[in-house]
Amino acid sequence: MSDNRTLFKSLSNLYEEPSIELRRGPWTLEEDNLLIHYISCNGEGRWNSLAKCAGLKRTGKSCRLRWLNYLKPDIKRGDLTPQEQLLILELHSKWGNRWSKIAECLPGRTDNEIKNYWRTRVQKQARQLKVDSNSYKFVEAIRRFWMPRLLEKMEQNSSLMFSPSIDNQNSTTPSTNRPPLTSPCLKSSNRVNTSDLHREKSSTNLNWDSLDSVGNLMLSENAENLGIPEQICDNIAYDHSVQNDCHNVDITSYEMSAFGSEDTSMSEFRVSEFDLFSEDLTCTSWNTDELWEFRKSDQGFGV
DNA sequence: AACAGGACCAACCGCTGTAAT
DNA sequence: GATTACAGCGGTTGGTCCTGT
Repeated sequence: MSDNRTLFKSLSNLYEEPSIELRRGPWTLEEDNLLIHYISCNGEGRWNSLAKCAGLKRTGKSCRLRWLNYLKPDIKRGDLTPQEQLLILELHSKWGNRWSKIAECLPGRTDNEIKNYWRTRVQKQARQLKVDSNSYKFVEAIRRFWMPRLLEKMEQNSSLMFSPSIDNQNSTTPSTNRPPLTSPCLKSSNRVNTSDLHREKSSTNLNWDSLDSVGNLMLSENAENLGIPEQICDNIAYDHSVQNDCHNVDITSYEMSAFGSEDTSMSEFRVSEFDLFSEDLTCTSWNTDELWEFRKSDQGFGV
């Protein structure tokens, strides 16, 4: 039925009179400006008519994608933080390729970005391990090796959070080949120490569930709808610092207990015995030889 | 310096769900 | 209820950059 519908659409497209030539491919600065200006004046939505009214020779679909994935002001740029990577790994193990749903839990990140991350980084690891990225073995490998290392990285980061020199350098690294960004929200996030967050939370009586007055995700509030395990939310704190009109959300605490793993001895797998990763965890890479040894022994996967 | 292969990521495509008519 | 238009999702592609030889 749907095939027929698609076929009909395709056929009818053949007989459409050639109206304006629609542009495809990379967006120009001029097009971006047109789109930004139009949306700032008229709001988003009704993408097909928006494209026409804005004077863009693009499909509505293309405009929507450009806006949502690139131009929208609250989009967060730069490398995914270890916290975000951890969240992606966990949520993917829970929801699979529900990219938009996963993206809802990562404020400022787009489904496209998360999908790209998964395909380029995570699936690469699966390929190196010669396992299916959806297999139980791979999920276990992630839980036992990748996640603990990300947690370590996060701990390291949190100990450096109040070091101004590092904070300025370390936060979201500008991605290559991106044009200069104009949004105030694209500045690097300002991280704070978890314990300070909790201290502030208790001392200020802040309702953390309603911190979204600036339009950022309220994870704990949405948790039920999203199906996020409660304990995950309990272990995630946000930095809602406001600086120079820039509202940041930063997950600053994410404890392993939140993963619902019955694994009581995660620490056993921490680094020293099976140091399977390169130093730089933002571009994590398995030491395949070692992992192969481990894989052959089959101990680590509990299979 | 030149080239090849890989990695990254923006953009496109096909499909489905849904609201409007 | 049928049809149409649109929004949104996930998969895929292709151009550009990076890295190793």
